[in-house]
This record gives sequence, C-alpha cells and structure tokens, in this order.
Amino acid sequence: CSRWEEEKKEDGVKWMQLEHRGPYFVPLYEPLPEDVQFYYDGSPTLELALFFQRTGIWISIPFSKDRHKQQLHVELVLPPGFSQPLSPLSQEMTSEEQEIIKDLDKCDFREIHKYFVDKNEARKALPKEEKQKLKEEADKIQEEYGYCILDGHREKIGNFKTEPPGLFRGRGEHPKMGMLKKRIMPEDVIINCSRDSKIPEPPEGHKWKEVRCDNTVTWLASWTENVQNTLKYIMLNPSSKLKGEKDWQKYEVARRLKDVVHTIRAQYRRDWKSKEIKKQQRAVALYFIDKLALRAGNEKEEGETADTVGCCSLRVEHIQLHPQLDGQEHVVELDFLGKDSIRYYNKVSVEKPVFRNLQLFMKNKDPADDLFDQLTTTFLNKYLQHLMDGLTAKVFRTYNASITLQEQLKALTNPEDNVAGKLLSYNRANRAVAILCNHQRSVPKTFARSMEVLQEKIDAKKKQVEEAQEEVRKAEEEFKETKDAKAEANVEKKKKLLKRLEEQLAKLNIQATDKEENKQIALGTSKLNYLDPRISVAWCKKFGIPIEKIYNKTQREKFAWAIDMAGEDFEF
DNA sequence: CGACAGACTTGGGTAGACGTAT
DNA sequence: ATACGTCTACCCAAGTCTGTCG
Repeated sequence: CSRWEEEKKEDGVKWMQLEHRGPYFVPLYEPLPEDVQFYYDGSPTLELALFFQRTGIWISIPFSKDRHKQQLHVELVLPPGFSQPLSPLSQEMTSEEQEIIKDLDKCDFREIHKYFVDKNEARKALPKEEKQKLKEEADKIQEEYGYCILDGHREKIGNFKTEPPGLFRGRGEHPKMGMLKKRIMPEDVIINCSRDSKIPEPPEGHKWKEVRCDNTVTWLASWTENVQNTLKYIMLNPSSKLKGEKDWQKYEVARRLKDVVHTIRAQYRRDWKSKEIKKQQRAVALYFIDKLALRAGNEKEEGETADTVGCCSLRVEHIQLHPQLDGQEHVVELDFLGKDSIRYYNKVSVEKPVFRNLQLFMKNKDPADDLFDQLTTTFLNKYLQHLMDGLTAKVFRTYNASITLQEQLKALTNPEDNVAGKLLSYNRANRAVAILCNHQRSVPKTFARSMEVLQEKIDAKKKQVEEAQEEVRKAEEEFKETKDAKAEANVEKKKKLLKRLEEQLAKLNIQATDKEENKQIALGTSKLNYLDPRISVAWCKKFGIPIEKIYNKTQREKFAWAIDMAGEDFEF
C-alpha cells in the first residue's frame, strides 16, 4: 500500500516537487496548395481563402456529424447551426473581408473539403512501415511531453497537448456556437512547476506568459480560452497518485454520509412542514437531490451558455403536478435539459407534503420563474456542510450511486451462475446506477445491425443444439441395443458436445439481453466517477471473477488504489 | 452578501486502434 | 489477410464548489 500512504503534507499543499516539459504545441496548419480554391458566391477568392486559412476554419469540416452525407453530396458540410448568421466569425475578419463575406451559404468549401478527405484517405492507405514510423513519432512526443516528475514519481499527464484552433461548437443550443477558438501560443501559457526543477523551455523564439511555483494547486500549465473566457489546465492522468488519493477521499466522504443520511432524511421530512418557505424549498430540493440524484444546479450566466438546469435552477415550466396518474398518487412529472443538454424525463410519485410544497412554490408564478426562488446552491451547500463535514450536494450522487451498486450486486448475483451470468448481473447493477444518474447515450449507429448479427448467431446456435440433442438420442438408442463400451463412450461424447453448445447458446442469449438493455444507457460515466471501485473489487474477489472482466487496463490503472486495498469483505 | 475567478470533477461523442471472425 | 465490429483513448465542453474581493 505504500504508494498510497506517504507522508502527510501541510494543509493545502499538493506537492513538493514538480518537473515537466510544458505543453506540446499542436503544429500549425499547413498552407493549402494553390490549386485548392475557396469560392465566394461562385468566384474563386484567393485572398479571402487567406482569411479562412488564417482562422483555420476548414478544420471544422470533419466536425460534421453526418459523414455519410459528406460523401453523397459535396456541399458545404458545416454542421447544422453553423449556417446563418456568420456573425460570430465576422468579428474575426478585417473590415474588407467583412464587406465581402456576408453569407456563409455563399461560401464554397468543396475543394478544400475534398483536399482534406483525400489527404485523410492517403494517410490511411500508407504502407505499414510508414504508419509504423508515424506511430513512433507520436510515441516519442508522448514519452517526452506526456510525463512529469511529481515528488519523485514519474506520473502520466492527462492532456499534454494544447487544443488546436477551430470553431467552437458547444452542446445543445449554444449561443456561442460558431465562434473561433484561437490558437494557443506559448505567450498565453502559464507554467507551474517547482522552483528547483528544470524549468521547461518555451518553443524557439517564444516566451511563456509566466512561470510560477504554486504547490497548492495540481495543474502543470494553464491558459485562458477565448470563447468562454475560462481557464484551461494541463493536469495529471487519473492513474496518478495525486488523483487517486483525491478519488479515494471522495468515496470516503460518501461513505461517511452513509452514517448520517438517515438523520438528514428525517430532518428534511420535518422541514417540509417548516413555517419558513426557504427551509421548505431547501428540504424539497434536497429530497430531489437525494431521491432522484439530481445535480445541484448552479445559476448560469444567461446568453453565455445553453439553457440547462439542475435542481436549484429548476423552473416552473420544468415540472408538472398530477394528483393522480396511472394509478399513482402525487405524481411529479419532470422534464428538463440537464448537463450537456441531456434530457431528464421522469414521473415520480412523491410524498404528500412534497406535493403540497411544490403546489405552493408554483403558485402565482410564470412558467419561466424559478421553482426554488429562495434557494441557491451556496445556501444549500452551507447547510449540508454543517450537517456533515465535507458534505455537498454532489456527494449524494456519489453516495446513492455507490450504495445502489452494492445493494444491486447483493440482490442480483447468483453464486450458482457461471462467470458470464455473474457479469450480466454486474452490468445490470451498473445499469441501475446509470439510470439513476440519467447517463444516456444516443443509440449507436450500428446497433440494429449488430443486434441482427447476434440474433443470427443465436438462431444458428439453436439449430446446432437441436442437432446435438438428436445426436445424443441416437447414440443412446444405439447403446441400448448394443450395450457395448464403444457406444457408451459415444453417448458421453455426444452429451459433452451438447452441453458445450448449450452453454454457448446461453452465453449468446446473455449477450443479447445485455446489449438490448444497454441500448441507450452509458455505463462509463458512473463506473468511472460514481461507483466506489472497492465495491467492484470486493465483488470480484468474493465471486472469483478476474478483475480484467470489469475493468480494462486504463480503469485498472485509475483504480489501482482500490485494487490494492479492498478485500472481499469490503463494505461501502 | 453577490459577483467573479479559479480549480477541479464529470460528461458524451468520436476517430482510429485493436481484436476477432471469415 | 482482410474486413468488420467493438473498445479505448482522446477530445474538450460543462458542470460543481471554494475562495476572494468590493
């Protein structure tokens, strides 16, 4: 365990030694060959091509979601939303350019697009040795820039490359969609490292914005991104000791919540009946956060980001109250866009006082008004902090996710099952959590097809099983007649074959079930961020499942601390 | 307090690496 | 050997939450 238990540092101090090479700067875009033209309103416009070249706009072309369409019609292939208006980009043009380029629909990128498609094809078609060479070059960069030394350990860095310039897309209906994200230069970058370390060299002819030595933070380099005017950081990979310890801490906080959650629940039930509306709102919001695993819901600057909400920022228009619905009482219908503009839709039967409170909170309000108008996340978190040290709204998500996994594993795992059956149970437990946390994905494009293929396999296997059954029957008959040892051995052989085929069929059926149930559910996020890995490690040990069956290499690296630590009797 | 900056976690999408079946 | 589907690494946006400042 020694890697996870080293000497304590002073409060807030994250490291004593930090040495690295600085960010790797993505290469400049190569100028387009002269015969690759940009047309505006039908005319080749060489000098205007320079604008797009300068801004790097054509790198947005692979941005299009619909690759298929790109190949069918060679049209402007900017994604939807990148059509009119051109205004976010106009800011980047000189006044002469603005005079001419007024309509994105009149911009013709076809030649440019083709150039890039061809280039990409050419790269793919490269001979093996050439590809190998390219890979070696990439590995060299990774080796050189991808690691740092932190307190004597060589640690992997998460994102060591600067982000290339391009068009900002954002998710959902983003008001800043189409704005130009500028190239990051060394002059934009702040380097953070220890004083006595080898200070990274800026690229030739350039200077860093600043070199600082702040060991109360964990980032190695930072810069301000121009679209949202926010900071971006280069930080360590999740496999690092620093991140691992932080992760462990997070789950320890969630485990402490387990001890007091009953008190907290009792408290918010009492507060539903409080005289103070602010307390009532706090209590109802906390109920949602606890029961539905909603996010806290900070206020956001209007017009700067997509219109999404969490618990505290819910508006009246996001919920509907049904005194009766589908045979249930006091049903709240929630329908809103959450983080990443993922829709949250749920109908839940709530306790009567909650229903009454919600009616009260909605009274005399417009649809666009805040449901919890007296509430902020800061206020809620202050309250939680005094209930338990380190408690914030998001701890409920971690806690409920992890406890659900543990309970579901207990309920679903059948010790009699084979490994495949147990893994199905594991995935189902994981799935229960993903559903709770509303982790969705779009149905994979190949879903229907790959389901068909699987079904064909199942049908074929069924046929084989039937044939094998027939074979067994025949063999038994023969044995009955002849009673000779050879026939007996044949019966055994045929039975063995049948059994193997039946097992294969069962495995395929399990696979199909798992796949179907997983159609629109993303398991990754909960596995990576919400489920205490020690629960999974303990489960694996208890049922003799190899850890590789549930965690891939990266995940095993991230959860090394838990794999080291948890025995089969670990309880969350 | 309330706005804002800063630091860190959480999130879905996707290109291409990888492994497997043919 | 190749085609094909799956998985992973990477991308970078979008949250949460704390601390500071006026």
